[in-house]
Amino acid sequence: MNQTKDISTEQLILETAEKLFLEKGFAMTSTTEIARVSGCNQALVHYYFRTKENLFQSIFENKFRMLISTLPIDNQSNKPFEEQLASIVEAHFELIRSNPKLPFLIFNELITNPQRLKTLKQRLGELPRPMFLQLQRQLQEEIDEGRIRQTNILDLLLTMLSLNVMIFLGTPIIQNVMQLSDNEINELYEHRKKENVMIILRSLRP
Amino acid sequence: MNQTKDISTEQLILETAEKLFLEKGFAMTSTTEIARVSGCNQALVHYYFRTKENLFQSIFENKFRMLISTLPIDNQSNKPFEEQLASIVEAHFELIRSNPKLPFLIFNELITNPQRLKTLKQRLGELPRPMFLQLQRQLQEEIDEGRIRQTNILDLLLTMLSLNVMIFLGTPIIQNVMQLSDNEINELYEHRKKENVMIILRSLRP
DNA sequence: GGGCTATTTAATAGAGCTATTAATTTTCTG
DNA sequence: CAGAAAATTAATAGCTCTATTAAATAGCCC
Repeated sequence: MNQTKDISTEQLILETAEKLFLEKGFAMTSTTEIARVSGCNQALVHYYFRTKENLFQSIFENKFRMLISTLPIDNQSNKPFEEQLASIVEAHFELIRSNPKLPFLIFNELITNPQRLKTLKQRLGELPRPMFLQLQRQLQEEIDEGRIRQTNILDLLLTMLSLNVMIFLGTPIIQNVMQLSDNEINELYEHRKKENVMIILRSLRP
Repeated sequence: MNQTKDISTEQLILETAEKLFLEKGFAMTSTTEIARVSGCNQALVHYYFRTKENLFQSIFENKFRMLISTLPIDNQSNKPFEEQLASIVEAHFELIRSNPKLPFLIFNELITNPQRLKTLKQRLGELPRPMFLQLQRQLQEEIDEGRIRQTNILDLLLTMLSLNVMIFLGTPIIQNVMQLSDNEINELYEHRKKENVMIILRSLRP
């Protein structure tokens, strides 16, 4: 058994599939195409993953775990809450920036194939709860001391997700309609990152 | 020629297709299924629209025109800018609320099938430019008089879109994960509508 | 090398899909 | 009512897709 080659073929299929799924979604990507782009026989895709659904799940879980493991957790510092929150928002922005097509895939597959919500729920259970709870605790502390307005963490997270995700969801459209170069898109990203932090901080003021 | 029945069959196919496309996307919906759900012969779908792509385009254009025609244009009043803006944001929120799955379809099909961007660009050209320009003019006026901070209309629209769209994109996930009843979801919508208005108004303060 | 396992391939079953065609039924019109 | 036009249907061609199977090949250990 050639360990090197084993891993590389399976990995190659995995990476090719990920790329194609992200580009065109689950339904529009065939195992035939995955094999063609990988440069391997079509039966190999099924040899390693048995079904297309399995292959997708593997990638989905992988990406989700990756997302979770890269979440910002360095909020044990004693910086003021505003600064910590700004760091979190920026880290979240960069996280999505490094996987700009992932939100699309997640929405696409969760909406079109609701049974995948079950898988998602399990994954969400793996979220680093301590970090979440600490953020919630800090938020309450700030509220109690009157430094921010009465609010709750779900609104805060929803606002952050909205602002940080939409710019990447909309990039294909924005770039095409406004004829922006990659450089200009990156400038737009930097601008929106600051903007999003500002919007969120302002939204919390008493 | 039975005018009534003509229209009703074609219309029936159109409506069924719209429902299915919105639910499951373009690729996951077959003309066979559209016919089955419509209760008509599969060849009829092609008789009226020749190709599945044509059918999709018809629906897409239809929806887009509908969206545009329902855009809030009543900004000739002399209410203060903040109130007018609040009305616009709320109207936009309600517009998406009445077509909650449309943003998903738009993103889905524009991202997976980039050639549709061309169609979109044409449709965007049909946007009521006067309304857009007036908003821009008013914004500049407010900036000049120091009532809001230096900003631009694209940021404003992007923020509004982000906040107003994401809650509906995320609804299937939120509802499932948090086990919310339809009533609770509606309460969440009302809450977020106010929240979004507030966030946007605060983001503009000097 | 021989046997063993893992990998890869070609071939194909079986299903579903889009689109077309030709025939049939329905509807309209003079 | 007769004939034309429109709507509807059944049948099917021609693809492509997923998944399986059986055979071929490669790598490894004794």
